[in-house]
Amino acid sequence: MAISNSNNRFSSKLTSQCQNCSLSALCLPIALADEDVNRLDQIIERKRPLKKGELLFHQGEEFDSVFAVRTGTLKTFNITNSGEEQITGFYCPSELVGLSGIDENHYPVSAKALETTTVCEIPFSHLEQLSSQIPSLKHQLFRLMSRKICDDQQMMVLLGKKNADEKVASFLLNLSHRFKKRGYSATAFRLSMSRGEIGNYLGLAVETVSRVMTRFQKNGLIDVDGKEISIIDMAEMEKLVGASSECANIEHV
Amino acid sequence: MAISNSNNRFSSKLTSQCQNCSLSALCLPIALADEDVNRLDQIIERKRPLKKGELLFHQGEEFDSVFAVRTGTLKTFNITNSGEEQITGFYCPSELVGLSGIDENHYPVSAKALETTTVCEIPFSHLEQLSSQIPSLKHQLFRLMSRKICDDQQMMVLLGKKNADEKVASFLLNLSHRFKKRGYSATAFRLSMSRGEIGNYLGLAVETVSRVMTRFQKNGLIDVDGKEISIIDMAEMEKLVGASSECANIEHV
DNA sequence: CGCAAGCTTGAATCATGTCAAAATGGGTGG
DNA sequence: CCACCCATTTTGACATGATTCAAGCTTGCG
Repeated sequence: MAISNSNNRFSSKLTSQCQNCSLSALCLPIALADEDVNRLDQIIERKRPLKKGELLFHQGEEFDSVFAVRTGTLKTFNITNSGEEQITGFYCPSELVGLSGIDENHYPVSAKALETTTVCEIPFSHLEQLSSQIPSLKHQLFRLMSRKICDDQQMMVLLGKKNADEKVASFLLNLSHRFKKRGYSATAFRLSMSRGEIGNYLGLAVETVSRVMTRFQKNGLIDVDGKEISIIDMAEMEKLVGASSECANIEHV
Repeated sequence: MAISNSNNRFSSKLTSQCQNCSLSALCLPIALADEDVNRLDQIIERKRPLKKGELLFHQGEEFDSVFAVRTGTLKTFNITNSGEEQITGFYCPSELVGLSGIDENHYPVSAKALETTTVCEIPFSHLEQLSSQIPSLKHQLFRLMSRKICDDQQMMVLLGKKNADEKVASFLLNLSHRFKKRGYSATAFRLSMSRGEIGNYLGLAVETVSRVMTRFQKNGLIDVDGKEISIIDMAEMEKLVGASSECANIEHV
């Protein structure tokens, strides 16, 4: 939903074009009737691009929209009482961010651009109304939220049970799957986040992330060149992760 | 919703009585019109009690219902590829379990009774239909799922960033809040799960959980007598946890 | 070109896991 | 009601993976 390739990025609602968007099948993966897609289009707003480091919304701010990432990458995080940042997720194109704000009507996290990033804004009250009229849309929303719950629980398993090697391998394969899903290479991609952010997210020290990656490279599992990653031995990587049955086709939404 | 105090536990739909249930305000905390509550009642089924160790549903099974815990406690877990159990949540009365099954139409986890437990079964397809007719019910469902996402992310922070002391303290205070919410003592309660299950859930060894609790007791933070817990120094416990701003009124749903 | 931020590497420390064994407790059958 | 047994919990000693601290290196940006 909501993701459009329209050249006119700053356009008003009138130019929304979910139909022409290569990502629309992902951000709300349903076969909506043309008419319904149009209705969706009407409520979407494309926003001006965020520059690296800019906030899309911040912790505590009133919730009113969810956002579909069109290009670029976001991270969500919250600031703990001790003042440190805790990253809770990374969001790639076609993924929805902001769903955790529905409950309390405030975003419980901040969302920041890791690079130049464009998003489609979807006012949630409109989306909710529309979902009453389009049952498949409502079902899709439930599914998206359910998947998020599922993914987060996989993340809990990772954080609670896995060692540093398994964490880093899981992280890289998770990204790989998400790139593949959008039609990009599953074996060569660019990390938009720093080592520090990876460590923060995985519950590891920066140094540990760096060491693990270096070792992976020495052992011929991956090739690392700064932020460019190539997965050389996919089978071995998957063995490390231990293809965790359910919720396997992980994608953060 | 769905939780009824009806004495006739094995009753058919006809005897459902969400209206009389002391938990109904919690399991779907909305002010539904009487008429609407009745419609909800119609789709709820009370199930026979589960004995300790019995499964409510198991990993991979087809999803068709969510369940509200009426009495007792459940745990959800999945079996990792290496064959070990990973607990992903504990569910107390008034809490909903099964939401993660919506996405793939299969439960990604198993749910097992930790003690004798009764639940209300809510067929999801009916609930979804009904939510089309009752907007506030639909909104409530979105909120519940959003809260679950929020809670799980807090859990991710706990697993990724906290040390053993903070994990155990967070766990105990989380339970405390949940008991309090249902009108029970926030300072004295009984753990329905074993030390092993706590450790599994928190990403700690059994021995560590035991040691931390013993130390907490020595330091006058809590009183431990087997499964009976009293929180003596609530302020100090909260300091340990570091009252984490948003999503603070944690309750697993 | 130069500086700051990010990344890598090494060495030392520490928290938590592992292993082993004793203590406790709950449940069952005599 | 007691005695036994098995599971759970506790405690101690030790091993180890990951963090921390410190220093050097690389990279990208002004």
